[in-house]
Amino acid sequence: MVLQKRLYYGFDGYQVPSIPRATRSDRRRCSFRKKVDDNQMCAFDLLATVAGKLLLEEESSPSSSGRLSEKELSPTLQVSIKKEQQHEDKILKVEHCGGLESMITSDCSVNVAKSKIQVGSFENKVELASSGYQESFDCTVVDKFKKQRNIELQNTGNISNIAKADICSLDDPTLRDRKHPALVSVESSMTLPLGTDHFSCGSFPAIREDVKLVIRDDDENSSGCTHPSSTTTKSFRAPSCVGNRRPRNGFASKYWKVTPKLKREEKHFNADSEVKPVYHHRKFCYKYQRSQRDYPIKKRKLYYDHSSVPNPDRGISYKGITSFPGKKFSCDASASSATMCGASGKPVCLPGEYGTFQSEDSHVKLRIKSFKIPELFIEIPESATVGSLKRTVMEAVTKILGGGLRVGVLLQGKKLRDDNKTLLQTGISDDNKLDALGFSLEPSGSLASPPLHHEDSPFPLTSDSPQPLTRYSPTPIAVLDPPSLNLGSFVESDHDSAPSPPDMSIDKNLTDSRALVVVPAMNVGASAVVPARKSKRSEAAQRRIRRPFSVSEVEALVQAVEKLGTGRWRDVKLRAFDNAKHRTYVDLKDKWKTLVHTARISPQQRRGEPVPQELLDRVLNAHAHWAKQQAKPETCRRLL
DNA sequence: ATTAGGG
DNA sequence: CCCTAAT
Repeated sequence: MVLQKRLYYGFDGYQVPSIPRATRSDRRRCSFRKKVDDNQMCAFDLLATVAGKLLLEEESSPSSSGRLSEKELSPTLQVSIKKEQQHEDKILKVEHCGGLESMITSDCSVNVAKSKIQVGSFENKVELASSGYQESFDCTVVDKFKKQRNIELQNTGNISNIAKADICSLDDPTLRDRKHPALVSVESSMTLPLGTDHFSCGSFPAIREDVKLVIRDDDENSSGCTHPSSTTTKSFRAPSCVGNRRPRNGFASKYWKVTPKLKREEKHFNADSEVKPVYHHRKFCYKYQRSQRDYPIKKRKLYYDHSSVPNPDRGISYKGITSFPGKKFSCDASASSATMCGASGKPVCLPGEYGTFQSEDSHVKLRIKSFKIPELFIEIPESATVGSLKRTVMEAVTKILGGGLRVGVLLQGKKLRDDNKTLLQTGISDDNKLDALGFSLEPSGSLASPPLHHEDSPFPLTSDSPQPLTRYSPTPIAVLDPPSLNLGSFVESDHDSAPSPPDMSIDKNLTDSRALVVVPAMNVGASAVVPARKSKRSEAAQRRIRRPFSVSEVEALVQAVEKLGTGRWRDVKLRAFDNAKHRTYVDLKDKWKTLVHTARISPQQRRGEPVPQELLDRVLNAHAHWAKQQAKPETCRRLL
């Protein structure tokens, strides 16, 4: 056996190829050290941005630009619109001067744009000061003993938007045992009263321990909070427990991670304290899974988004509460900036061409009852104050609004993409169709257009090379398919918005729709300092998205290792994965490690895409061979 | 920047 | 995949 192997290797190919050491620069491009996103903005920046954008859209009329509308896959806010009723509610009238969309948008701008967050000087207040007046949201826990509680967002304004949301076990005993921070999930229903803005959830019961809050729609039949306890251990299962609409394999946890820096910091603290589990692979469940229970308050961080980025502004922001747009923009600055530029006053998209609107037409009167925020996850330590909870929710909401919004119009579940059609043509004006009319606020710039090529494949020419959008779609879809996208009954009739390949090391897709927030328990109350507008930079390094090796990749790896050995990962990388930007030599080394392991365990124990036994055999052989080489420096040297 | 290992 | 120590 040994002989055979040796002969084989000795003759065939285990000769070190004369691949010149890559130059420094070459190497550099193979490295993927955490990149800092320069485009991060705090929630407030984002809000301001949206505001600006909305205003802009009001002027320049949104949409119609095919490009934008083609990517409407991340509706974040849903607006249910109803035909005018006898309420004194705000009535939106379709004016002959613009299309429905602009009308809606403009309405939004009025309400959102004019508001700017003004963090009160005391903990329980986060107020949105609108120009000229101040309104507020009232968030009240109606029944604190029920598992499903209602939170009413009563607006004191002129709009009767009373949103109800259920809070799942605010203090459910089963959750009490959780050592994790509370998880607040606002699923599709925290209504955002259009014109009111005082958010004061006054009656939240005192939060003594980490609990999970799930605020969800009343009408959401479901699921979600049926077994809160099930989420007690793995705190981040929570998300999946919440949404019943689609399987979301722990998307939250998947992308949630603590940055190295933070971890390091934490290490100095109580081992009990903890931050999230992040990996979905049990086997790879990373350390740092302590509960935050005993975590030094000051060290608790607030994360936003599933990507949960550590607070870069802590210390500057008001007591650690900061929002994180995530670092998704860096990869696609163009897209995001394009969207974001709204704040700076530049039109983002070309003014759409409004269809001919007959002024003679009878007006269609619509009433946007409320905007719903599909889903929002918040993790907050038990020791957090109510005030911080409020702020957290507020920020999460703000964040959602912050990505820049676009209005989508849906009729009977179908998205109306032709901005040039008149309401009459689309049937919107039909009385009986009004009920089927829906609006959605969608993030407008966070999604990059899906690349058509796949430079990642190490085997560009190999036919069996995985097609990016096919093979990898699962992951990105999970990301792009946040529950928030499930506009209730709405169905994205045309999924034109293909999920961008996971290739984007910086997943912009993770940005919007959802927000995962961890509130620092600390002196939130004392805070009240307007967060510094650090719209840029954040060393928040996100965990890279997981991208399982395809069989073809494995094959390439095996081949390269057979040739180069197990100690020259840089060369392996250059040789077989030079154009797979997302595979670093460390990745390759790791993969090899797992391959060896995989090859040694029984097929039944293997998971994921099965690797041909043949390859595994080669792995074992090569591994053994090179191990031997290593043992014999002389031989090795000779080979080299 | 790489390598080697532990998590 | 991440994190680190050691090169």
